[in-house]
Amino acid sequence: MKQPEQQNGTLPEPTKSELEILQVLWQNGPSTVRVVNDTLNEQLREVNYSSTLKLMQIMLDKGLLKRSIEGKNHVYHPAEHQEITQARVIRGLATIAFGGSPAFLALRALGSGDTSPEELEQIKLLIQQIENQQNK
Amino acid sequence: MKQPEQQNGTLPEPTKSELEILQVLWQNGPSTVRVVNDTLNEQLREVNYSSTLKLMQIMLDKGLLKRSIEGKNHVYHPAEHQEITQARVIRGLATIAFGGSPAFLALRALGSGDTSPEELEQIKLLIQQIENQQNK
DNA sequence: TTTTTCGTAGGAAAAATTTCCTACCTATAT
DNA sequence: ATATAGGTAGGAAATTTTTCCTACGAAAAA
Repeated sequence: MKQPEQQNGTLPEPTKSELEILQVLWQNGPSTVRVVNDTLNEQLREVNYSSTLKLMQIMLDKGLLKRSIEGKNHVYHPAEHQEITQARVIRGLATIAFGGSPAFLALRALGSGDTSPEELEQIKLLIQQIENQQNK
Repeated sequence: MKQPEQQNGTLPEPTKSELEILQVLWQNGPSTVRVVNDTLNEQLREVNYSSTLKLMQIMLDKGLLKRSIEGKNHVYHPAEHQEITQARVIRGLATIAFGGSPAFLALRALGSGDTSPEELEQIKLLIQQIENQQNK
């Protein structure tokens, strides 16, 4: 394996498969490849163990993941906080498909699914906060 | 070129470059390859004319675009409405990176950018509508 | 008429992403 | 001690996505 990390400070936007893996790590916390792979197979789709391993090694290389040794196994965790990565992904998508506007993307996301009352409350709360920020 | 259209009824999720093209068509309305390409170069990034042409032909093939002949030129337009395509893309992203929840994706989108007061109003309005729907 | 310009089509190549085979190492079970 | 199970590493292949070169045809300019 080559040197872990990227030249410039910013991490690259994860690919789709990489996002799937990050999602598992966000959900489960630091995990072994085995656990990530099992979770993917249960929750998302069939993937071969060595594919997941390979991908996680690549992500380590890119600096998207970090790992530590626990006994004989490697335990991986995201290098960045979930919010940061998700925000980057959203900005990317907004740029190419929502005229650059995350707000418009949000609008579409709300309109396009079954949003539960609880989720709506959460969003209203967030809007409150943003408005308070703006009126300062 | 092969037969335009897909076997099963649903269109595939557009790739990133394909989304860029759709975005231009949504913005400008039905357009020639030339116009799409120029717009991409102005607004997004440098792309070669024949790359854009090729991509649009592929999209025609996949059924993502349709076209008509205007004089000697081909004029392309999205096969599907913007909302539908955007919703599909959002569901895809939500599945792989937001625990399957478009609402959580929306939350993150709002939190992760500079959302203008006007946009907030629009979103509050939409929330109102959804709540009315739910309380029926 | 000849040349230039602007368009489409097709194919191939390049690049990026994803998958999986094989080797090898170590702990555990037989 | 030997076999088995489960792990990592590396490489290569397969697939998908993106780019671009070349040929060809028709309109417009010279």
